[in-house]
Amino acid sequence: MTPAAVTINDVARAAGVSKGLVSLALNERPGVATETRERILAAARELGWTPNPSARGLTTRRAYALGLILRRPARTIEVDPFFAAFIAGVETVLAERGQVLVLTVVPDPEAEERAYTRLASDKRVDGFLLTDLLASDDRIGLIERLGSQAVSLGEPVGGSPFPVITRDYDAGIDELVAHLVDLGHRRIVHVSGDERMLHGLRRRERFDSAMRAAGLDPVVVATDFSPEQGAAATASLLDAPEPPTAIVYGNDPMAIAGMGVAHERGLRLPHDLSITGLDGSQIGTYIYPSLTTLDNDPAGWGIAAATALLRLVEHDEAADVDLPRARLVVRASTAPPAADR
Amino acid sequence: MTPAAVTINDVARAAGVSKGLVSLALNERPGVATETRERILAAARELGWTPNPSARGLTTRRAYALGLILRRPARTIEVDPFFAAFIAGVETVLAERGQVLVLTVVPDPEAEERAYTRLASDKRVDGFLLTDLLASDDRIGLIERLGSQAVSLGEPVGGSPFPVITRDYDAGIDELVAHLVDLGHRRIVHVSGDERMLHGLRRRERFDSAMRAAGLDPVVVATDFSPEQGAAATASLLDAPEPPTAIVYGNDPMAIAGMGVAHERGLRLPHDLSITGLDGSQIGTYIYPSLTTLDNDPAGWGIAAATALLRLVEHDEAADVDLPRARLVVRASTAPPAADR
DNA sequence: TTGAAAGCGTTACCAC
DNA sequence: GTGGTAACGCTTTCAA
Repeated sequence: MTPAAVTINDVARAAGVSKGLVSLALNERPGVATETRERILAAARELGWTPNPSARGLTTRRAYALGLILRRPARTIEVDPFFAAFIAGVETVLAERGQVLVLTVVPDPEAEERAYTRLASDKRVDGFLLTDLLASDDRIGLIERLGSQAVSLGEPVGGSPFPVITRDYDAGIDELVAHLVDLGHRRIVHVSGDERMLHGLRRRERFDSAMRAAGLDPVVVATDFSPEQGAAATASLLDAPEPPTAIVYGNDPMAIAGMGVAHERGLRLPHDLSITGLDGSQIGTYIYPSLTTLDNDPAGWGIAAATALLRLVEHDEAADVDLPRARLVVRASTAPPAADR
Repeated sequence: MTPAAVTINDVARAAGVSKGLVSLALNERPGVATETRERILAAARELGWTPNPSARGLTTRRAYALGLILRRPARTIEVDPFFAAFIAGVETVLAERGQVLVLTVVPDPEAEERAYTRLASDKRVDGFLLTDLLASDDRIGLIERLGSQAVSLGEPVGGSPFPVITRDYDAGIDELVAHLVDLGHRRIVHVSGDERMLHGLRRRERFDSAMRAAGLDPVVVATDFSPEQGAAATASLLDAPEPPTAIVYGNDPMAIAGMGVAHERGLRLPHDLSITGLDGSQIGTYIYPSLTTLDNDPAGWGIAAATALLRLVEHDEAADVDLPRARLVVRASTAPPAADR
């Protein structure tokens, strides 16, 4: 029932050589006569042989797999739209190299540490894709201690021995704030995400400086990136004596939840309140009014991160990558403020 | 730099036995004196040894991993809210057994077949979690031919040699339709998902019969589950001479997009139009009006599926599971139809 | 350039 | 009940 399960020995026999030679040929090592190599590769192709990663890993000490560990409180289990496309991007580079992604979702920091430890010490992955970087993140040190490798999305505060993938998001935020100011907004509030997370903090800081540059006073309400807290923040902002005329949310799900609150109070969007997300999402195109946001190209992050990590793992080359700047996507949720407010 | 990398030999030496005995003790096999076993386990614990899955898999022919392959057109890359929680559910059972999830996202059927083939023949996974079952699904046969195993979410049309996880969703749909009928709706339309997918088809069929049972004429518009097509279907429905007073969408993202279209046309929800999703999502709670839907407990599916698959792989026991029926979640997006329409 | 053999960490078989 | 030893599929080293 189980199909042939062809091994290196079958190939060696078919090509009339020793299995050692097959290995050399497959891995493009020197020391194999061109003609012999061709014969071996032909036999391998014919038999449909691909090396068994477990056996291979036993000697090479490679897992031919990368790890992604996502920490989500059970409550926020509905993952950010960022990750689906990010993973798809990672996949495109892994698939063509015969490697694989090991995905783990954990509820809390303890489980997270166990997950990193287990994946690394069982040699189940060759390295980790570090996302949702914290301002103070123990994972860098942990991974070093475990003798594994990584790349991080964003630049860790204390520096990192591992490659860093970055994108100029700051310029996008400047552009976004300028867009709102140009429309005539003055009371612009940022409902930021979790500021213990580096990207949350960066966005908030840049919002601050962009506002100050425009001669405006930055007001920020911090949340945890969940739609729930996005909604709560919106409610209290709208209850204030001088409510904002525009709100910049730390991600699209919060912006959508914020719109819900605004609608509920009978505000006409975007005239009574302009709203923007950050990070882009497909659903943002289809809600009403469609959401102005900053595109973040998650697939691009995935491709860059996987490529850099593989390069580190396979060739021990550590190269940082800076992705093209984020693009402002103006849709229907931003407009000049109503005159009467 | 790389930490100790303790092997079975270290444990054997520490416990003063042969490595064969260590293996027996660890795997709870008979033939080890109780006292000896304790000594071995103590030594293993002390040294922090866990068996290397690659080495282990070489002889046991197990990967100690399960595979999940998601096919998404690049356009729809933003995965259904179902999957995050589903994966988290799978994780909870895998983690405590020292196993792992290999996740692959592919863009088209060809890449999908390659992915199954590669994961199976490289022995990278011991079985697959089959989601998004098609009415005519080649994957069952493919996996059989590959000599691998699987469980499916939903019952394949031609039957399946593998365990099947089901949930009584039909009763939920009956309840949902009854809810709308009780509110006074007569022109109820179902914007169904991809009817080549089994769950899409099932839901549509049950909608039909529930409507007929209520003496109403079922009207259905089929889509591909994407918010884009959900929006398009809504637009054409609202343009009709006798627009529906209630729309049941095949999933929450489509319902949200449908709401966008309705808002855009100035309809007051839910009075001018009642809307429901299916499958539940966190964001549905926070949009306006909050979305009536059928909860599907994705984490429950994940737990059941992983448990059943592991049981099949490890003990060769195939047991189907029928999960508790889906629960109607009534929120603010459904109300009696306005008198004037 | 090639073949033979050792070794990777584990399990499984088979004498003792 | 216990402990060598072969075997798993592959890479790598060493001779030839």
